[in-house]
Amino acid sequence: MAYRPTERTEARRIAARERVVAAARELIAAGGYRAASVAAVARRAGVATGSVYRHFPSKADLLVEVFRRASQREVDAVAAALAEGGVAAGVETFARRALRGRRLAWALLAEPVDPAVEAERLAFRRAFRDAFAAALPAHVADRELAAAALVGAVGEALVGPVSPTGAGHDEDALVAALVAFALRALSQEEPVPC
Amino acid sequence: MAYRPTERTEARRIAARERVVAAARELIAAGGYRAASVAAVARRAGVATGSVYRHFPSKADLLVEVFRRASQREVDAVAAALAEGGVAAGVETFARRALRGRRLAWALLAEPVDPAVEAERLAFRRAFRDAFAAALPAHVADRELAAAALVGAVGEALVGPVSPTGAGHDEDALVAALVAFALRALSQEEPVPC
DNA sequence: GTCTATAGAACGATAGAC
DNA sequence: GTCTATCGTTCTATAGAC
Repeated sequence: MAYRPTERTEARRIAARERVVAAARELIAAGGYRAASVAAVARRAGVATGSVYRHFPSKADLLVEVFRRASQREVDAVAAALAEGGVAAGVETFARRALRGRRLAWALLAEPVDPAVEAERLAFRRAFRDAFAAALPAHVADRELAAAALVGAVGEALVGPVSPTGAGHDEDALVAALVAFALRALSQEEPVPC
Repeated sequence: MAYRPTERTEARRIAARERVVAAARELIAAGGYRAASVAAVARRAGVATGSVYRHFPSKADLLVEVFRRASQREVDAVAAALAEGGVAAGVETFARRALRGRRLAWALLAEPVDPAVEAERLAFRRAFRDAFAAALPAHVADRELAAAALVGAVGEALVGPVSPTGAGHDEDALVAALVAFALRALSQEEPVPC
């Protein structure tokens, strides 16, 4: 009789795959992409090195999946904050989550990585932009542009503080400055030349 | 007697190297990193494919040099505009140069590329940040943070318009919106919640 | 009995230590 | 510059599910 996967073996396969993804996420959150070698991921997941390739065609594919899931978590959290408390809450949530998990934030925002993952990073920023665009005050004219500028501003301002070489920052002061920057940028005031 | 390079051969070597760099820049400016295969670069530079590796240890090293030079040009132009006309002029120069050379701007700002070049992109953004920080109005408190936010805002807002899949935009309207965004963000107004 | 999934060593390439 | 360690990936034998 030919071999056919059953519910039981399928569940095992999925569980092993999940362990691999979780192990990679944890390693990246602790030490960035450098720490997530295939051997290290396999060891932490409790599978053999070669077995990683039964679940993912390449390491890049694994990283893409890990990146996609982690970034989706961030987008969801920010979108929820935006719906609850508007732009200020969205910016604050974005920044506080990044500062609380600096190493992961660095991996998501700026750490150099395989181009396949970089492409995912573009999608990640687009998702943030769309979330902010939906929450902008009504008077804003080009909402997509303003939302992109906002995401770029917050993201880039955080790159320094979350970078491994970055000095320690006062979290509250940083968040306050970022929120103020965003609210001023979105205000209806006539801009004054400087 | 052992071979020793003369002035003449050294000049030839440098000239050939420059042609390779120029060819790579032109190909990237026309079709992004995809268009800059080593074979295509060599053909355009008028050298043999293998000769590229006489000047650069790897393709990544060549790309890093091209990226560094191209990004330095942009930083210099923006820094000059900042010194001449302040933040508004700096933002306008940044945006207009990007929109005039969209494909190159895309390559510099966002196109997924080898991690070695990504590292250069981080330096590129830091250089922009420092240039803006030096030109901020005196009342701005955390100048480094504000400058980073500004660079992120302008850069990210341009990613859509300069992307190969991006629709056509009204350049003047885009520039005006970006300058206004920046000036409001840097104003002394008390931010109003939204 | 037939076939898959897994483990773990082996391989060529490369990056970092010295 | 040389060398070693480690990387991503592939291969082969085996255990186990059907």
